[in-house]
Amino acid sequence: MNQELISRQLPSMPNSSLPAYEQVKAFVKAQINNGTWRPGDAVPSESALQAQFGISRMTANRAVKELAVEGVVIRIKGSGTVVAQLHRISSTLEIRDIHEEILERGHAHTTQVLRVEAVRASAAMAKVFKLRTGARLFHSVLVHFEEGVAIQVEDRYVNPAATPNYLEADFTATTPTRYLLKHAPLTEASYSIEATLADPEEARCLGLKRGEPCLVMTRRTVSGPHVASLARLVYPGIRYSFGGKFQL
Amino acid sequence: MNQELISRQLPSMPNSSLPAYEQVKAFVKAQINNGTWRPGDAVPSESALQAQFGISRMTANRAVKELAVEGVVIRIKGSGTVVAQLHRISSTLEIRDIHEEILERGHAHTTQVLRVEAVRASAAMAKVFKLRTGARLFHSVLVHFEEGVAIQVEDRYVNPAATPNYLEADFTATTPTRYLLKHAPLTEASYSIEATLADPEEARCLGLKRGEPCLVMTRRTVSGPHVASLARLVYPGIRYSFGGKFQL
DNA sequence: CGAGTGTAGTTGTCTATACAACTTTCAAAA
DNA sequence: TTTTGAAAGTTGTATAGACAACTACACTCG
Repeated sequence: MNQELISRQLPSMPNSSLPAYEQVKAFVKAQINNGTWRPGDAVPSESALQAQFGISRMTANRAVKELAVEGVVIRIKGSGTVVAQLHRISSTLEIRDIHEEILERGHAHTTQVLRVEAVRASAAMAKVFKLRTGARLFHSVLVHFEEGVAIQVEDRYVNPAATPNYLEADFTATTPTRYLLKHAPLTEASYSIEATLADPEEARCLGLKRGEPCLVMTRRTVSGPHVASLARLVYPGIRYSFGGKFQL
Repeated sequence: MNQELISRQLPSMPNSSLPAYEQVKAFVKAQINNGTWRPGDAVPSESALQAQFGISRMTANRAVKELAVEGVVIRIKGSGTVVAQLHRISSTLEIRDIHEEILERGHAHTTQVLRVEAVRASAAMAKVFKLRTGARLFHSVLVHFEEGVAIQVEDRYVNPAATPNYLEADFTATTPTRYLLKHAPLTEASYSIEATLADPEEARCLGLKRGEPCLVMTRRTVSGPHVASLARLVYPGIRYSFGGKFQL
């Protein structure tokens, strides 16, 4: 350790200006991409990469560790690293505030508030919120429009324990999603997506004929100790789709 | 540095046997979770965490960096780290081989092969595959059954350049997904999910009445230089849903 | 021949240090 | 008052070394 002052940050080839660990990642991905290394094949050990690229082990470690996080390789402690079987691709599905989503498309977002009220929990609702049957819940029903066209019916139940002043909110100025995120920061969320037929009222709100298919996302959010909200988001099937992408 | 041999790995409190960086991560998450730190608030700098926990800066760096990857915090170079606005939750939607998915539920998977053939690309297909109109494509249509109940119609076009022997495969023994992953390792994939009505043939295959809603996943895969496959996966809406979960 | 043991190889964690790159702030100069 | 510039603070990258934990394999001993 003595020439550290003259040759730091220039391992051997100052080739591409990319960080060294990115170059190693790119190398490994390229070998997988062009078929040289196939799923199940061994990836060089950290010390091998260290020698090959003239880098420190920690840098090789960073490169391979990040590839493991991305799901490109699998690391087995004490054994080695292998190229992952990409049988399971995991892509990301973003759950977002519909207001921002519409604005990002450069469109105007308007809201029609159909109902904002306090109700008594049915047995099913009580179970979801972990409350007793008949407990007080807030309930709101809104329709969201993109450039004047109905795009989502938002039917939502909210736990008063998480956001006591929910009924006072002005949902023409802010969305329930945004209000909840502000007043009951999120710690957990789960969702499911299914296809159903619009029920008569929802169909009317969305301007659909009876029998038209809809995408329904049911989303449950938890904030600290409370189940904060259960939302049923209904999209017209003919005007909406969820999408995602994965890239090696 | 001289007492390194006597007190390594025991920062100050050998409390929980968890790695030090995990303890720091847990601490930060707890502060966010219980509302002490709210979205937009500053997270202690690496050197502050270093002092607070009696660890090295690299360990603090690892903890905060991983939280940034997880989307819990946002780091701004030269400025600092803040608690993320969780407006955009990104959960993972797994795209998996249906065979494995069914087996994992402890059920039996059977397949009915309706069509395996070579066809000429329509203009639309040619565009997707980046080939000329009329180019040779492979086409397969299968129905997947879970415990004897139809659960998916798989209508798939495949690029012969990526898997020349696709037509010879025995799809009662392996799935197209599995075959493609083996012969044309994946480098990119994109999908979209929408709700539609089953078309008459698909409805018949799935044992649905006309007019019943379906979840349709359209998946496009790329392998190296080729667009390898375009699949239309139709699920009966009443028997299937996609789901996911996010946790801080 | 089988069972246990030891060793080399590999990944996981942690430290101490260094420099680069960027932001923010504040004070001095124009 | 405005601009410039320096300093302090923060994150990003990289290194060299150490020990821990685990695996795989070959070898020895009964």
